[in-house]
Amino acid sequence: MRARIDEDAKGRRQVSEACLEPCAIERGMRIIGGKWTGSILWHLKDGPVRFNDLSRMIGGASKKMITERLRQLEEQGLVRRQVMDTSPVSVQYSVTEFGQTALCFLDELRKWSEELPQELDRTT
Amino acid sequence: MRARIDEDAKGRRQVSEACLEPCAIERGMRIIGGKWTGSILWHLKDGPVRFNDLSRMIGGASKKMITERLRQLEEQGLVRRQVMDTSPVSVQYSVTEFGQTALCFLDELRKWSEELPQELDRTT
DNA sequence: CAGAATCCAACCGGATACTG
DNA sequence: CAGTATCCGGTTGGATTCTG
Repeated sequence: MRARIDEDAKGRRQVSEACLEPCAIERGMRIIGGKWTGSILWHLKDGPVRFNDLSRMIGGASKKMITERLRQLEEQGLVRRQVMDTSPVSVQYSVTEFGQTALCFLDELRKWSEELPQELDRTT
Repeated sequence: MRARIDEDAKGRRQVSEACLEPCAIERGMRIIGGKWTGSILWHLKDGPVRFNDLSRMIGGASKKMITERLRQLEEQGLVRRQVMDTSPVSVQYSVTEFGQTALCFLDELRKWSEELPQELDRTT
């Protein structure tokens, strides 16, 4: 399928693929493309992780960010939050079944990213 | 591989996977996760597209944004810019060979996004 | 056609301090 | 431990106008 830029009988250009409601790619990106969102999901992939551990795993992110993103992921049903009744209290985060479905392309992304030339690293 | 939260001989918790330099996922996201970046790349995948056509395809984005992201993608070597010597001047954008390597991931993302429940659509 | 320039409000996100 | 609250500077990105 080409990008569908056609010309009509009179040679006028037409773009038939206009998507005023953002296309799938964009909608998806707004869910897992936020700052730290992908990393969080990725670090939860092997099983439940506690808040502070997660926070340590993702060195660059502040607790505020981790919390904010976790809440968002929870609301969207990608992540599950479980409070363990211990003392001091412990909270575990894990990926839901729905969240799992995102992991396959995150893995694609990871593979791609690992091949990136260093000069692209804008680690501002 | 589990998330590698271990306990040492004395039972102290250790997180061995700390990544102070952001992990691959995050680095990748900062390249193709920007607003409109994915969409742009995606709409170029079937061949060269002219600036205004691209702009029309991605309804929600302003020209300013399109330009900005295209410059960025060009600088990173994902997109090629070619000025056609016509009058009025016409400019074509296309995906470079390097850019192509990102498309498989974007396709995975697209497939995932198309299955998303509508209630997640925060089309703010 | 393909942008560049300017303005400006809104949001983002880091730092820091505090809490049950 | 697992957050919440507040402050605040920097960036983002939309709207609009102008140009070769």
